[in-house]
Amino acid sequence: MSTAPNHDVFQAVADPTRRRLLKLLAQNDRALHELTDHFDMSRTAISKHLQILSEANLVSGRKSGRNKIYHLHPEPLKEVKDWLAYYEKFWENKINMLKHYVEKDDSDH
Amino acid sequence: MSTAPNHDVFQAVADPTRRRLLKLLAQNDRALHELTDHFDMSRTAISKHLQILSEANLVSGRKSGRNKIYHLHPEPLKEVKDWLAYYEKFWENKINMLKHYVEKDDSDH
DNA sequence: TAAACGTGACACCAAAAGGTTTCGTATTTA
DNA sequence: TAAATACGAAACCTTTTGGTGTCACGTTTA
Repeated sequence: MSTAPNHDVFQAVADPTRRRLLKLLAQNDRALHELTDHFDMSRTAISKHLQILSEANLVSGRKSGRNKIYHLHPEPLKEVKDWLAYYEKFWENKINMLKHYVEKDDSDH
Repeated sequence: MSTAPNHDVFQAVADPTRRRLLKLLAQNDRALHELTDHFDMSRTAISKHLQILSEANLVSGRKSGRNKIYHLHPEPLKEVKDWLAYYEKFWENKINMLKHYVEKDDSDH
């Protein structure tokens, strides 16, 4: 069974609150209540967001006493990066074409 | 006013149907009904997805006779790439550490 | 000109998303 | 031991999302 990935990484990352959570966890592991302090939102709401991130395997949580400490696992983001790579060439071509055009334009004046 | 970006690029890209649309448009411009042929979904649904992509400035549509031809604009994806760059170092570190570990493990046997 | 085609604009709908509050329970702390 | 803390789970609510079908209208085509 494992952690049924009900949510994929694209959807997990689509929400701004969840992106802020990832950024906080990139700095260091934090307990749920610490994370909650950074938002104008209930603990339950933050917990649900972490649940979604967890289903995308972007975070994990371990219990420590009465706290639950969350930890970042950025690896699944590689899927997004790989997906982007396909489109990168398109906008790079456009940038190159623009650069070429500007250079030509400069030399014409 | 311009095209009020009601949807950001992260959300636009979160839906698998919309990602498929982007991929089709990466190959060449296509009319709405051509795009629709690739999906098991109504034309109206596809049109709405294109609307969302359009609000994220990822596609544009021009009218040609009775057709509406859609075109890809991949530039906004750069925002996603920039966002990813921040996390890239994390998983690269992990990959390097793993590689190092494996190499050590190999030499130990 | 009549019929077929491609689209936009609506109205509508079910399910999912993103929140809330409440309550129970384990763990610390005073 | 009593109170405070941190959390999970459940019930609930509103808005958004992702889809449908229908109708009217301009554009082609026969």
